[in-house]
Amino acid sequence: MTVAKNSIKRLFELERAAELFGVLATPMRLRILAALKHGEQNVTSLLGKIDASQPNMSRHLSVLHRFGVLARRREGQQIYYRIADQSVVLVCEAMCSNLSQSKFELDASA
Amino acid sequence: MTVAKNSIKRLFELERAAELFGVLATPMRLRILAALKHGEQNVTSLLGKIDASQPNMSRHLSVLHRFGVLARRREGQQIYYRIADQSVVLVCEAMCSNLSQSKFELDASA
DNA sequence: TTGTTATATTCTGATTTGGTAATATATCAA
DNA sequence: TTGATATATTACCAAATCAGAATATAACAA
Repeated sequence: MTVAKNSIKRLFELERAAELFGVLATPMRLRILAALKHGEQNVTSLLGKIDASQPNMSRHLSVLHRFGVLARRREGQQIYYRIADQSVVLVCEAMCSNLSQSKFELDASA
Repeated sequence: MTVAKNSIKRLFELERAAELFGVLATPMRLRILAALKHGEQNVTSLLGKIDASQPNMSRHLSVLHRFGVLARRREGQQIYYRIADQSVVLVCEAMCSNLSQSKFELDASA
C-alpha cells in the first residue's frame, strides 16, 4: 500500500475512532455497557437496572447497535442486547482505570 | 467505604469517563494527540502539521488542557504542549487497534 | 514607547444531541 | 380478529458544540 493510501486510511481511522468515542461519551451508554458486560439482557431487564425512560433507553440502545457496539436478537416479544465487540469494553476499562484505578462495573443503585 | 458511597463514586466515575470520551470524540483532537505522542511541540509546529486555523487549534488545545489531557509550558513567545497523562494515549491505542489493528500514528499528510 | 510574532478569547451562526411525550410496530395470547 | 406487552420511532425543544471571523493578550525586539 502506498504512503498516500495509508494517509487516507489513517484519516478515516481517526474519523471513525472519534465517532466511536462519541458513542461512548454518554453516562447512560456507559451504564448500559457496564450492565451488559457479563452477558446479554433484554430491554425490560435493563430498564429495571438503569434509570431511564423506555424511549430513551431504546434510543441509546439503537445508537450502540447502529455503531456496531451492541448486537441483538429477538426472542418472542423481547429483544436481547449483548456486547458485539469485547474490545470496546477494553477501551472503557482503560479509560476507567485511568480515572481512579477502579473497575468498570455497574452498581444497580448508581 | 460503604456500598452507597461506592455507588456514588461509580456514578461520578461514569460521568467523568463519558466527559473524557467526549474530549476524544473529535478527529482534530485525536490528530493533536497523535502528533504529540512522541514529544512536546509548540502551537506553530502543530499548525504546520495539522490542517486547522490558528484560533481553532488554540481552542482544541485549551479543551485538551482543561480536561487534563495536555500539559503546557511557556518558553518565550511559544507555548509547548505535551501529553500530561500517557494513559489517555493507551485508551486511543486501544480504540484504534480495535478499529483495524493499525497503530495510532500521525501521518503529516493526513 | 512601537511594531511584530505567538497564542488565546469572544462572538456568532449552523449543526448535533439528549430528553420527553406521543405514537407506531411487532409479537403473543385468547 | 382483539387486547396486551415489549420495543422502536417520530416530533419537538433545550442545551451543547464546532468552525470562522474578529479581537485581545503576552512576549520579544528595536
